[in-house]
Amino acid sequence: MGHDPDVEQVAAALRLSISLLLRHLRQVKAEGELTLPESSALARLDSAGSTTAAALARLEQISPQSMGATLGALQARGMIERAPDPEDGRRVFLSVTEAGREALRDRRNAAVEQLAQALAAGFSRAELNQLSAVAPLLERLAQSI
Amino acid sequence: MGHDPDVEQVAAALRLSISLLLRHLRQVKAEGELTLPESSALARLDSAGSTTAAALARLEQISPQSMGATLGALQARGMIERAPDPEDGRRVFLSVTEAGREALRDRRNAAVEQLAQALAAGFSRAELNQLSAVAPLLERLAQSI
DNA sequence: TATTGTTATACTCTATAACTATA
DNA sequence: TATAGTTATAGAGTATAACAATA
Repeated sequence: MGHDPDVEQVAAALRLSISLLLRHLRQVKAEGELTLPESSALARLDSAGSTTAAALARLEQISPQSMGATLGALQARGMIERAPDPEDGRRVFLSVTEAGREALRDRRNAAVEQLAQALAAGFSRAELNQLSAVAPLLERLAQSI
Repeated sequence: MGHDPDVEQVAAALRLSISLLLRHLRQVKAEGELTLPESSALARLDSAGSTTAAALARLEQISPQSMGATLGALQARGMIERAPDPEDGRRVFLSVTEAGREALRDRRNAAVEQLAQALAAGFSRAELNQLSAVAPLLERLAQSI
C-alpha cells in the first residue's frame, strides 16, 4: 500500500462531505422546480431512451414503488408520457416529453444555480477541473456499490 | 450570462452523482452503528472541541432542533457528554467521550466498509487520488453555499 | 428583546408488505 | 410461478412553530 491513499479514509471523507453538501442542496427549492429525485429520474430516462419504470428504478437504485411515486409527479407535470407495451400488457413504456426535454436543457434550478455561483466565486480553474472530473467517478462508484 | 456554462454543468453533474451515491450510503446500516447524521455530528464535535448544540447546528447547516435529536441519540449511546455552562444557564457544552472517540477512530462502519471495498476493487490509484483530493473541496463547497 | 434549548408536528424521500393483472 | 405496476403503511432525516428559561 505504501503511498496509496487509504481507501477507508477516502471512503469516510467522501461520506461526510457528500452528506453535508446534499443536505444543503435538497432544501433549496423554488416554486415549480424539479426536486432532486425528479431531476435524477428525468435525466436518467432521457439518457436511457424509452424504458419502463422497473428498469429505471434499477438504474437509479431505488425501489419500484419509490420510482413510481416520482414518475407520477413527473407525469402530473407533463414531463413524461406513458405508453402501454402492445406486446406485454404488464409493461408501460416511459418517454420524456418536449416539456421534459426543455426542463433538462434549461438547467435553471435554484439548487444548481446556487451551487454554480458558489463554484464560480470560490474555486480556481484547477479546482473546477478536479470537481468536473470527479462527478463521473462518483457516478461509477454509486453504480458499483 | 453571469458565469461560465461550464460551472453550471459541473454543478448539475455533482448534484446528480452525489444524490445517487448518498441514497445508497444512507440505506446500508448495521446493528449498533452510527447513522450518517450521527457520524457527521460526532466528527464535527470532535474537530471543533467543546462547543454547544446551536454552534454545531450552524456548522452542520441544519436546524438546532434537528441537531438536538441527533445529539440526544449520541448521548443515549454514550458517545457524547453534556456539561452546563456555569456562566450562562442557557448553554450546555458538549464533548466527545472516550467511547465516542473510539467510534471515530474505529472506522468500521458498514457503509464506509462497502464504499472502501468498491473503491479498492474498481478504481485505479490515480482515480483514488482524485477522489481523495476532492473530498475537502466538496466540504468547502458545502460550507460556502 | 434576543438566544439556547425543548416539545410538537409535518414534510420529503425512501423502504417493505400486500395486492392486481399479465405472462 | 414470476414480473410490472399500484396502494398502504412506516421509518429516517429533515423542517417550522410555539414554548420556557436565561441573558
